[in-house]
Amino acid sequence: MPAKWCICDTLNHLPAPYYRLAMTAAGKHQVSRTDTTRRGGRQGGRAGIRDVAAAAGVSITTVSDALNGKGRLPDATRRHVREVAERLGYRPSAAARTLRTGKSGLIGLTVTTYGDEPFTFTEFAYFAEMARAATSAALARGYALVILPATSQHDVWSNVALDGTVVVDPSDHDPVVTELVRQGLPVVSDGRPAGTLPVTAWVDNDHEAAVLDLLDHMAEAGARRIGLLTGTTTDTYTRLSTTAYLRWCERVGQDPVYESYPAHDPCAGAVAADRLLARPDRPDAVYGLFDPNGTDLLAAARRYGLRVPDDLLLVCCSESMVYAATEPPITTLSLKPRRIGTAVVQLLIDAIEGVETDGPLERVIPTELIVRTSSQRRPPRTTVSAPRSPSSDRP
Amino acid sequence: MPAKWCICDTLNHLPAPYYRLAMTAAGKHQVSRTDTTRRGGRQGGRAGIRDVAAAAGVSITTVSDALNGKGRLPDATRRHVREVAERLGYRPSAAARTLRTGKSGLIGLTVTTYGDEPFTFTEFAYFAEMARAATSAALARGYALVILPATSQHDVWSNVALDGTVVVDPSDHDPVVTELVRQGLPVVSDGRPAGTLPVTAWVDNDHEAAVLDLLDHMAEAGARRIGLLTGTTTDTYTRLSTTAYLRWCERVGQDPVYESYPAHDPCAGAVAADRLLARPDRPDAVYGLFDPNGTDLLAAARRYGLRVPDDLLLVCCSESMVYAATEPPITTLSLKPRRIGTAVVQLLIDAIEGVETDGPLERVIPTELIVRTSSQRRPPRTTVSAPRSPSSDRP
DNA sequence: TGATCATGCAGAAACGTGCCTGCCAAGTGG
DNA sequence: CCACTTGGCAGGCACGTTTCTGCATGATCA
Repeated sequence: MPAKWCICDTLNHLPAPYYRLAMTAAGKHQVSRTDTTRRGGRQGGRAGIRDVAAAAGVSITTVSDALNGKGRLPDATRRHVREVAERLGYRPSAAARTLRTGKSGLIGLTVTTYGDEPFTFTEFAYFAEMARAATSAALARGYALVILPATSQHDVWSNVALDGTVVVDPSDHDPVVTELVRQGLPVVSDGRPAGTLPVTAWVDNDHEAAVLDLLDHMAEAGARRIGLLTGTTTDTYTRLSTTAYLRWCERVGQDPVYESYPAHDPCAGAVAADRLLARPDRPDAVYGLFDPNGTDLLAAARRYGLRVPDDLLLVCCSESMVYAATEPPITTLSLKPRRIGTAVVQLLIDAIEGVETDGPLERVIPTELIVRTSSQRRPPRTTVSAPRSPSSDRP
Repeated sequence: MPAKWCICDTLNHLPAPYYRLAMTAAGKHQVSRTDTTRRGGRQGGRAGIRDVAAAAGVSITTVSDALNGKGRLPDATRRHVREVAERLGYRPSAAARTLRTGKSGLIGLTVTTYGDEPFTFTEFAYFAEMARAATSAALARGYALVILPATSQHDVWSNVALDGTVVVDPSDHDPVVTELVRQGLPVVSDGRPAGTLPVTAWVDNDHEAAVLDLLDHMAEAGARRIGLLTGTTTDTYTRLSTTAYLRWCERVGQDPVYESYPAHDPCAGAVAADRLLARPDRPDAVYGLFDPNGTDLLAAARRYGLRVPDDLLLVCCSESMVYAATEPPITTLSLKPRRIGTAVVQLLIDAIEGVETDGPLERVIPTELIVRTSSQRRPPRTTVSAPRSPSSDRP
């Protein structure tokens, strides 16, 4: 007889405690159900809220109230129920709770996919750092992150109940974003949305100011002709940074010198770096927009016999610590992905839980230029006389 | 009159089509419900399966069968229902489906946490690569990954309905793993489980063989005394690699020369590399167990005026591409995290969907030694005569 | 012609919670 | 003594699916 408690006509043969259990656990409306076969049949093994109610001799409502801290219950009952639940190893069903409350505690994090399989996951340390901070911030507030592809893999998106989504660098009229907004879910983007994308909020750096500042820094260090290593991709970061470079060139009256390559190709960067330094109008300083550009440019400089920073100033945008240990150490621009990931998640959870804010909420995170040897010339007083042979300027 | 269909006593006043809708959509058991206020009251705005059934003039069952490709339906009905569902923008509720079917399509991925906040997310490129491959493999089979902390943050774990979990390098008697197994969920670990941890399956490299092979490679390249840069952590990878090193030393009759440091401290690695090269019994070859050790050792070698590979052979375990572009390029041992991430997810989903396998299933992924300049001495035939001054050998 | 069978669908029972409603008893003021 | 509050709990509906069961209807066959 595996059934701990039953209700059939043998009820009055049971001793008093069992009788009470049966009375409180199963109301008259449940008599028609075959409770014995369901629970008694050892199905799944997980204890439900009904089992807790039966074991504690109270109703389902009381168990729910006791565990969730609601209702009007004396502390004695509350403790008793909690203890019984603990003893049975009761875990509330997340699916049932989600269905009932409408909140799942899950927030999506889109990863952009190049081509079919791969993701910009570790391509650049930026995303890894950002995702790490986002995960941490979400967990601190009781949410978990779900990694989802930015493509409209429809089945996967609709198979998971999300409370909101973080999108990384959404494209112009992102179908995923519009679909999510249509469903009434808040969407916060890393990177300001292009066009009229209806995001709830967004977080970004001031990329133009960062590039202008950085170019000024290199010019101050003695750069005469600054080159750019950029991407063929059309995302906002690349676009804003490149136009800022072109604006700066126009302002100081320098001809733009840049090479662009598909940023998702791990090998194309080194080739483009080579192209840039092989040009007849070779720059004497280069800013690389993407993470691996620093090492690529350094290797290319060695191949051409250029000393860094004496013959070539180098700055790249990266979050990687390796640039502190290269020879020489390379100046990097940090976009502060941790702060961005944290801010994005905070804004999203605020939108999920909090009041409706009118209009998109924006937050700009300051960048940080970590100045190392590669962008610092020897003290300029030596440059005043004749350090770089003028013959190289007029051949 | 916002209600598209109603059931009250005005039913027989409706024209024929509406009558059919009302009849098929709402059975007699639903008359007592206030359907009009629920759906008609514009609540949430999302269309449910009932709305689709009503709009298509069929029953809920037919809608479910038509959309899921089950049941015996003529293609005409199937197409009609699909079209109506599309027109209404119907998306099935993931929570309800999960509750009913017991499968959520979500699998957990644990990230180990050092201290409070941070995770081993980008600490070493290994995890990022592995997580990327795991995400990709999961999505290809219709699952999504949920990032969860390895600590027993109890609320977060029980608030998400998982079908299974991937654990990375579980500790000896991991409470999370035992809890998950107790709930009947499959658990697959990256890294062979220590002790009697009851995982469903595991994937790992043959770390001992890899280290022995690698040390042989260095000895073959002329190393007389090989040092080790290792960690104070007690995880399986560190333990197996270190004992393999010690066994190798014993076999070839060399005194072990190693320094260990807390691997989660981003600065301690450089300090330990310095310590290792400052020892009186300075090694002429070093293997670094962790990702950043290569650049740290290279920087330390420069500080001590040691040329690589002439005075010091270097190998480190890393997945980073930067070691192809350093000066000189550094030989790395790759643990093939992509293959591991893919294998782990495949095994897990097989366990979720497939038949029960008896006993833990194990899969060993081969490692790859990417030989670069840092572990190759000049061609040995030159060494036969007198390329390196013999004075350095007998001072 | 009646029995059998495949077809095309509708009814309704779950899945496990949360919470609204409401009943009963005990105290409390008039 | 009665209305009235208040504490302490039980009943039961609803969340939105999936799926088992079963009822018609026409076709086929003995």
